[in-house]
Amino acid sequence: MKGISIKDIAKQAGVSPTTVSFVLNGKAKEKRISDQVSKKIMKLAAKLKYKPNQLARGLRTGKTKTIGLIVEDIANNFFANVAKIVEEEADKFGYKVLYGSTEDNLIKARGLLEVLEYRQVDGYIITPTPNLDKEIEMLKHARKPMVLMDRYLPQIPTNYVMVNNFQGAYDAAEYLLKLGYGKIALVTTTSEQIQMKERLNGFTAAMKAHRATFPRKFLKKIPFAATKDEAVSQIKTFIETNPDLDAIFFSTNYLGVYGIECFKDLGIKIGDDIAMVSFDDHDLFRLHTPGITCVAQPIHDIARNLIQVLMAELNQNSHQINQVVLPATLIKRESCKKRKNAAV
Amino acid sequence: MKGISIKDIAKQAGVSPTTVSFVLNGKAKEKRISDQVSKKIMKLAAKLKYKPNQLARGLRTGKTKTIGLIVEDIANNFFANVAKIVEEEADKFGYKVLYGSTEDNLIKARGLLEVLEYRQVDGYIITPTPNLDKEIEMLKHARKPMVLMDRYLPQIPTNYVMVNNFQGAYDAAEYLLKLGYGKIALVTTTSEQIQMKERLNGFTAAMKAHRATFPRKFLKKIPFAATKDEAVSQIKTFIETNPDLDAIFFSTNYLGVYGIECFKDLGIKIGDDIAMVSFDDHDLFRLHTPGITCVAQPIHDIARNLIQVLMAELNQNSHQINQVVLPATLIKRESCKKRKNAAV
DNA sequence: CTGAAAGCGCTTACAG
DNA sequence: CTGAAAGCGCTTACAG
Repeated sequence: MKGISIKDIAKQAGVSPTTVSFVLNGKAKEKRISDQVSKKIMKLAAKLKYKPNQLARGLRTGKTKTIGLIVEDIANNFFANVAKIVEEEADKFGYKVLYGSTEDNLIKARGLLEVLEYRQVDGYIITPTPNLDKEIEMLKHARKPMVLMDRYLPQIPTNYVMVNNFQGAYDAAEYLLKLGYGKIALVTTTSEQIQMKERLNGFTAAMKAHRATFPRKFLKKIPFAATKDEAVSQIKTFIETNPDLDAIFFSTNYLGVYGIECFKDLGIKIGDDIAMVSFDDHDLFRLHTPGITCVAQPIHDIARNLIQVLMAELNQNSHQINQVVLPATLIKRESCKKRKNAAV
Repeated sequence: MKGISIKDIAKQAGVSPTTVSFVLNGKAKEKRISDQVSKKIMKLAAKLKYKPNQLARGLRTGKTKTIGLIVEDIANNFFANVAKIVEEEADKFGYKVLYGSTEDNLIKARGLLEVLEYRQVDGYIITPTPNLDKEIEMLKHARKPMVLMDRYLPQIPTNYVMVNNFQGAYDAAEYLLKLGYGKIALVTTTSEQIQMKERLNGFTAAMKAHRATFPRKFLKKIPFAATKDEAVSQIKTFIETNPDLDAIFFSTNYLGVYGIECFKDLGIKIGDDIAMVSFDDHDLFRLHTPGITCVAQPIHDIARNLIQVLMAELNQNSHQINQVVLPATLIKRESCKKRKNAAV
């Protein structure tokens, strides 16, 4: 099953492999190959369905036209959607995508980075796990084209593309307050990562700005490593021990999904008994009865910007750092209602 | 940023690249390299963090240790979940995954196959689109390791891994009948693909076996190419023009999701006003109130079998054809209730 | 027990 | 206007 090589074309055209290579790489003009020869080669290549061997080319040029995409969990709605568009956008530039999921686990992330290096990817799109600093630093030092997504490492200046987590959480909290809710809990993860901190900060900033109280007991942190059952049970206990809550903000889509499950199990009616908002949109939030108000990320924009920034690095050695922060959108649904004492 | 090559190790160890290659490929014994030399090389390789250049190796051996995964839509729950496990399983064998989404579009599928060939993948996992016969035939003829998933092409004997679509649909229809539902509609796609046919066949076989009537007007086919809005509007019209329906079976997860949206918009209470079952499980089905009864696919098993079959092809030239059909599981939730006239 | 050499399929600096 | 040759980093048949 040998393919057609440049040599085969050269032989049939009666020219050298060099000439064929020039023509096929669009350097005919530059190398002043005659139109006649040029055309003959093009025709032959088309006829023989010549496909350049990417391995050979890569070995020679050092470029594989492949980018590595490291996400937290490819089965998660948000990452799957970003990955899909990343792949489409990359394709427009002739790049293919190798991907992997870290589960937010440092060891897995290291393993993935090693494999990608091994595979000679030209550039990286990385959702960093905690403590990945050293590895990111090394990539940066090696001047590898790289963009971080969903979060960044505050200690290391790098390219990144993110949603405005602070603003998203702020808007959600403010919205709840304006509707008249006063005892609002935040359910988030124990993660110390920047995106989670920002959501917490945005939330508390809104509370402060509106002079609302946010007692420590209204903040619940669930370990990322907790299994689904553990997380659900912790959230249930939290809800049961705080019966006076009138609203809960969940800081990620999966926590929001768990939250719905908790309310369902506990027989609590969302919207009537308690209000809820979640970060990230999800089919479930849209189609749930009642619909779940959420802070949606601009998935298309995120993916497009990721590729744009990466391509800029890949093509010119732009050593300028690109940090893109995109606005979050509050999508209002029936899980939050105007209360009698509403301000607005 | 040059990496460490076999030459560097050879130089430092004072041996030839050949010897280094033998040792690093575990052929020390076979080639009768002295233990002393062998150990020295291993140590050196570890110390220098030698990583074989996969391109060079691939160019020489013709193997890239990469498999191509073609799905219908990586952002779809089912495919994203399969993809994730495929990636994990492939990793265990040292393989990486290149993926792409066809949107069930022949042109896109051709493009993807071309890129994968170009990239020299060692094997293929393919969700075939309609009319992809010629391309599959060519891969088969070229003896490329290949497994089909989710569906197969009846005219071409190939490896495949699938859920038992007939049984899944049969069980769902039978379940509805036993609960006492009598006017059951099937909402499916216009696709003539085998998995859809089988679901239709399973459904009608159950109706027949139980002597239930299934008038033509209770069968609604939605074009796969329809946008979400178009599909939702068609389903709505269908529901409105058939007010006597007491249950609907949706033949894919996305149709089920649309169905929920329709019921919601029309103010129809699932479970009370009408029963529903969908093929495929989904967070939304699990957490919806009421929960949606569904026919779940064994995602882990599917992914594991895909890799297993592919690896068998890749490693020995097993020219035996593997066709794996895995059982579907009916998950009962509150969207279907026992009716007064129930048989059981 | 070990090594020199060819070759995988390209690209490109150099030469004419 | 075109080509011979080197080299990317490996593997492996051949030789000793």
